[in-house]
Amino acid sequence: MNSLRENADLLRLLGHPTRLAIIQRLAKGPQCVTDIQELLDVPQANVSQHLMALRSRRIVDYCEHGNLRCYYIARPNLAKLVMKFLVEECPVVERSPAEIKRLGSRARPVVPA
Amino acid sequence: MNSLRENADLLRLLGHPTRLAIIQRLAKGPQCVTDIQELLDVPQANVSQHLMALRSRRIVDYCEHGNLRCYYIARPNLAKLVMKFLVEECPVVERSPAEIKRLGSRARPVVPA
DNA sequence: AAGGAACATTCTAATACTCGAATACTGGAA
DNA sequence: TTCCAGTATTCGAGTATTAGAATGTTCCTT
Repeated sequence: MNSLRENADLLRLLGHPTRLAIIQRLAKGPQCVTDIQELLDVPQANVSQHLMALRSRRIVDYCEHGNLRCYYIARPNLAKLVMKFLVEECPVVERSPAEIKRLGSRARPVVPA
Repeated sequence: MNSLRENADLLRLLGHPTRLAIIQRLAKGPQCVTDIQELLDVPQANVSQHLMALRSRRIVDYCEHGNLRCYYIARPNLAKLVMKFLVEECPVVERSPAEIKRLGSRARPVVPA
């Protein structure tokens, strides 16, 4: 059970198209930096920056293999949630004013001094 | 099926502690601004700003009732995902270097000109 | 009408984020 | 050794986000 602050930080970290694309890719299996870079068509340094950001929260991690760094998803549950988020339909549901009115009136009834 | 860009924007929008707290509250039922403000102990103007941000993506909406504005979750599926995210445990899963190595070597085998 | 409660809007300063450019580091092949 | 592929780091400028202060609007009550 994390604080809202921590969860918010995590969501904000996830909220970048390149980082989402990286997660999407790594969800299919480990991959080295150059391959990620070519897949996303983003400069290598920038990929590294985003990988560092993702690593800072342990969303991804890597293994060294020669001079390759094979990145992989370090928190599968989190990646799964993200994938679900990417796919999920979240349509707007209209609610009748009457229904809202019934539930949502002022809680504190103007307490005098 | 939205673009990564749109999804990233949405995640970034969700990635703020006050906005998460608002969503958390509204997930329990509609509520007017002053009640939200008192619950969160955040200045009213700031609450309004965050509500406006959430409304810009139709995450919340409101009904007018006198001079009250009863805000409510406009996309229940989305709110449900957010709540799940707040609760979910996403532990780091260690992977053996051998396992990663097996899967993650270089895809392009250095094609010469 | 007049006043106040409820809420929104605008502006601003501070802070945070992002990217590109340049450069550094490292291991393996030659 | 030397060189190169693969990757990381640092820095700076441009941009976006945020909170607070101040003020505006609207509706209700009296």
